[in-house]
Amino acid sequence: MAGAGEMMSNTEREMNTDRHRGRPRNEAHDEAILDATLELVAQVGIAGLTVDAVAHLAGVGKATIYRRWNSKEALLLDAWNTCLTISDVPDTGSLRGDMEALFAAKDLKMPAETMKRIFPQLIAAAKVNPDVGDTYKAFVEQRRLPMRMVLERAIDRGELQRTIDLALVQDLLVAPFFYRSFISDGPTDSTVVAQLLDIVLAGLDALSRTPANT
Amino acid sequence: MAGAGEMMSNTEREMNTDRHRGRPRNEAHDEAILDATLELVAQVGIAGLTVDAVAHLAGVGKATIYRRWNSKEALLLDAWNTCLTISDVPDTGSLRGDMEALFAAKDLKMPAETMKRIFPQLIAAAKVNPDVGDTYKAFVEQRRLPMRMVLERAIDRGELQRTIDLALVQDLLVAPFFYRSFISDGPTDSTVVAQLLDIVLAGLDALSRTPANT
Amino acid sequence: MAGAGEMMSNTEREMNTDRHRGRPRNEAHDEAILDATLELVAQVGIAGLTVDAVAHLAGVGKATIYRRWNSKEALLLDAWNTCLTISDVPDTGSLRGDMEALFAAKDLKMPAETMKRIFPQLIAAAKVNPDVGDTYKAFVEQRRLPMRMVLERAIDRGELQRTIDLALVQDLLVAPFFYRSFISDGPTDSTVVAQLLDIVLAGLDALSRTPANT
Amino acid sequence: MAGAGEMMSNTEREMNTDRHRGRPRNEAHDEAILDATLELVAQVGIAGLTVDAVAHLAGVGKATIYRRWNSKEALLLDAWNTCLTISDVPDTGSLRGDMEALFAAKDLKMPAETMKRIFPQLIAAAKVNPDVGDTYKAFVEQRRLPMRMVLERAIDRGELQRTIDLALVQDLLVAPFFYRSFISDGPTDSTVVAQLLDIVLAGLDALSRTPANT
DNA sequence: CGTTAAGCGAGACGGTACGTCGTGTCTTTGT
DNA sequence: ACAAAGACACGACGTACCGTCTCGCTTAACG
Repeated sequence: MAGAGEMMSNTEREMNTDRHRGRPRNEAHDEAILDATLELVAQVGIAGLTVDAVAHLAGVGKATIYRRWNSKEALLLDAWNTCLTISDVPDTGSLRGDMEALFAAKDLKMPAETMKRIFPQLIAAAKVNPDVGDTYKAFVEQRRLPMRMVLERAIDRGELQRTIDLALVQDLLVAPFFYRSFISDGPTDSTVVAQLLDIVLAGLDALSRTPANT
Repeated sequence: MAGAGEMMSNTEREMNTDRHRGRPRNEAHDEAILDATLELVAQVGIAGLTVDAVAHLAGVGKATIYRRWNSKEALLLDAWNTCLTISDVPDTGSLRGDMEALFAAKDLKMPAETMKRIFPQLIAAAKVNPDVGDTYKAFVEQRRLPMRMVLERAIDRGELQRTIDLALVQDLLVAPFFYRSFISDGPTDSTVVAQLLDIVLAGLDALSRTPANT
Repeated sequence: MAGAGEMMSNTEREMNTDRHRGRPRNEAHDEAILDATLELVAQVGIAGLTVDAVAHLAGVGKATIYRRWNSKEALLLDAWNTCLTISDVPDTGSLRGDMEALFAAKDLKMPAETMKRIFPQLIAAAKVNPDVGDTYKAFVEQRRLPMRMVLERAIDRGELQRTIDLALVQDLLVAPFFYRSFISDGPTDSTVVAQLLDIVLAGLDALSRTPANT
Repeated sequence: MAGAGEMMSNTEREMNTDRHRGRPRNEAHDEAILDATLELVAQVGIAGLTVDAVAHLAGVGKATIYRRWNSKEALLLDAWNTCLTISDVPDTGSLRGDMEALFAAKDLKMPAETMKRIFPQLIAAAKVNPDVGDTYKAFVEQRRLPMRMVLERAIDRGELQRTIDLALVQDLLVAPFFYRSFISDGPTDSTVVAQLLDIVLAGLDALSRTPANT
């Protein structure tokens, strides 16, 4: 039907400087559509999401959506991308302080409860649709970066051994929160953060004193 | 809406001892339908799954499916439930040994790769559909039981403090595997199990020696 | 699928004198089923008629119906047949007297209003289903016989010319009642019968006095 | 249920002059659907009629049918309405001439054989469904109008007595044709028309000469 | 400053799947 | 064996959504 590059993201399209003839697109609609999409995904899930509902909630026509994204999946993909906000990397002087700052950071565009509903839909879609999978991987990678930097700085400070498996430590610290958010709905407040840090940091410290026997 | 006992699983129904009048349901169909469902989910994914296709592959009528499950989601849910096999609770004499036995247990009916695709679909559906959510909770609860018993036995043995937050410890041990399976696709082999146990058990041991200062 | 004679009516079956083994059929059910069928046809029409509803109204199982009739059409056919009652052929000594006696005869099993609803269903079905059509033709033929005998006797008496088109005369006398019963819902009382006989008999009489110029 | 204007016929809808927004309906589809409906009703009867078959034969989607008519019955009703063509009222100068002209008029859209199959279905449906019944009554009323005007003109001319029961005379002339068309499949050609007029007109003439003794 | 190309809301369109219901058959248990 | 109950394969029902396609506007940029 059409050549490659048919489907470009909004950011890419904005780069396009050659002026079109005719009425220009209303850029405000893009955000309205994406917001409506996320809102509805949180409410009814990806399976229950209908383009008609998105169009109605965003106050636009269905064709206006399909003019911008050529499938429901492409729309979802772009919508999920907007959930990502770059969080600052804190530097409190200690690993523990940095960690608490990271966990305390509110770096999500949507309310936490909404994210708890949206994120599993994204994970599920990523397992089935390769395109969504790619976007998902980039999303996760970017989200993990700040904590990785914090951990590397802790190594530089000497708080952690240089031989440590950084990815495992990060998963050990992060996974319980994902687990409780998405799988068991357990508590994830600051008390839990403190207990978690107690155990893991104590464990790492204890292991650094004994000869590596792994 | 979710009337009590409205939707009972097959195992529950078999318990029903009061004999029904009329032709009994062909129990063989239950398995045929569930197998066809899992087969098709693996082939075409959740989105591409149609009840008609399940009926055709299982060699039954569509009504026969809806007589047993009142929605496609309920069917998927039960299909997923068949993935669960009750794992024995090991008793090797030590917490570490029990843990390694638990993680080594191959208690899934489906290949791991298939489960990695199916499980996120279940989680996503659970966030959106209350009925699925209930079954999901029961599913998770049952899966968590063996490890909880192992941990409680460790307390009895004196390997863990009686004041410990058992749920948190369990999440700490389990979450990284869920995380790597469903979120980051990281390794989950026995080496990782060993490292994980090293850190967490060392941390718990270290904390038990110091007065609680949290 | 099966040989001829597969479908025998109840009346035929009753002739069967060889005693069956096992529990004999409850003959009372036949009537209950046929009555329920006619009742429902009058209420919801042939299109809205369901065998389940007949079974429920008759207080029998669906299989009990299919054991006696092998299709919904066969059941309807037999039900309609029970509407027919052989009416005596009156002999009052004059054509007019015989006619008035015929029209006055209440020879229908069901109330007239019910018949007005049932009969059109039968006609409609006869146009579409050849089997129903055959039964319908026999039904009509039998119903027409008494009046035909009355008319022939009138010819013998010399009240009507022997060259007359008997079928046309009969249609001329009968049709208006069918028309008003099934098509226009007009009156069909004894006054109308008298007026009708006045016109038609006077017309036939007048034509018999003039040389046939048709 | 039968809300006013809820279900308006096509002719009514065309009157609506306020321009709709959105893509207008393809008017050609209306006729294609109605034609397909009549065709199929004639072939398989009202009971065997399926909306899918209509959609397929008309070359449209099922939703396109349900967008116009909210049930299979409503569709049938409108389809039957299209069978009606307003016939001109002839004026040949004599009652007999007018009558022969009326009976000779080919004012039906469909072939006679098709109508003979369709009409009984309509009658049957009218007995059961009040909505269909109303349309049916209007249909019949409109069809009867031309002959009524012819008869009234005959009264003005003095060919018929002013005291005559007009409805009865009309039924007497019309009913035999309905009867033979729908009930007994007898002949309805011009010879029959002549014989019928001979008898009835002679009868009316004879009665007008004698004092009313009914 | 009018032409013109595109955007826009609305909604019709052919398809496809949904979940329900009825048919005619089959299979149990109860009598 | 018959009867009531109800499971079964099949297929039509009427609804909903997809992605596409007109409609009759509106809105800039170009000529």
